[in-house]
Amino acid sequence: MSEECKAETALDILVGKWKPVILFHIFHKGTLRFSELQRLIPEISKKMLTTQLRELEYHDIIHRKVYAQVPPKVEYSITEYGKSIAPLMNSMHEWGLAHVKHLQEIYGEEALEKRSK
Amino acid sequence: MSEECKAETALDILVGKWKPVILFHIFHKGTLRFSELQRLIPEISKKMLTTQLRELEYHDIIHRKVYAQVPPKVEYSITEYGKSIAPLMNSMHEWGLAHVKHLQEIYGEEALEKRSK
DNA sequence: CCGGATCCTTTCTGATACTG
DNA sequence: CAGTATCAGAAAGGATCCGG
Repeated sequence: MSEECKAETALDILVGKWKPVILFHIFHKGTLRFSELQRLIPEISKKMLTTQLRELEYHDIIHRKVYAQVPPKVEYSITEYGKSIAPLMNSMHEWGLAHVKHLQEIYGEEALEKRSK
Repeated sequence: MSEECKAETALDILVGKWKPVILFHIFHKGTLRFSELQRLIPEISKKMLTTQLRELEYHDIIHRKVYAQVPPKVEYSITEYGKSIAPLMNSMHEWGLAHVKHLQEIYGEEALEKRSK
């Protein structure tokens, strides 16, 4: 790998089982608090949310603003640079939609859930 | 998740630590045998290569052609449908390249390897 | 209220040996 | 040659407790 295929780099950043959803919500609402994200994504654990946000922050995709106050308040937003993945996210979204249909055509409606890969 | 963000679907398919490289090679050469892939990607284990290929096959991205002969011969190639991810792969590749540069600008050359995410 | 630190369970990978 | 089977180690994810 390495040289030839930097698609991996992109994937590394988007991967993590929750980053797409997190990004989706932050993109959509502009700015969100930690607790708001928890509410929007009930299935995610605190730990996961924390680590995923940290990774996105490290990659300069989102910005983390801490308000020095009690009770604490932390807001997450897309960075200027972070906006550059929007087109890519959309492309993936589009392709994903089309692919779901394609799988249906091949395997039929039932096999949808199995995800046996 | 689910409804809103089908980017996950796309990610599911491309993710697997080796799929991007595998696809890269198959795209590049058109058709490859199992052993050729092993040689092109020395770090991958047989097991991994097998499972990754099977997943790609399930998703109708690649085709698996078995020759009934001794010694066995199996060739993998991109399906017609599979070609539809090419643009997406390229987009990811492009963005990945740009992102590596961006990270360098932020953290400097040294921090490249750390990948502490 | 936000999220760090720990512990524990589950899933994923890798190495090795074996088969048609 | 192209896998499958098995087993062990690593990594990812979840649950819980704690502190500012």
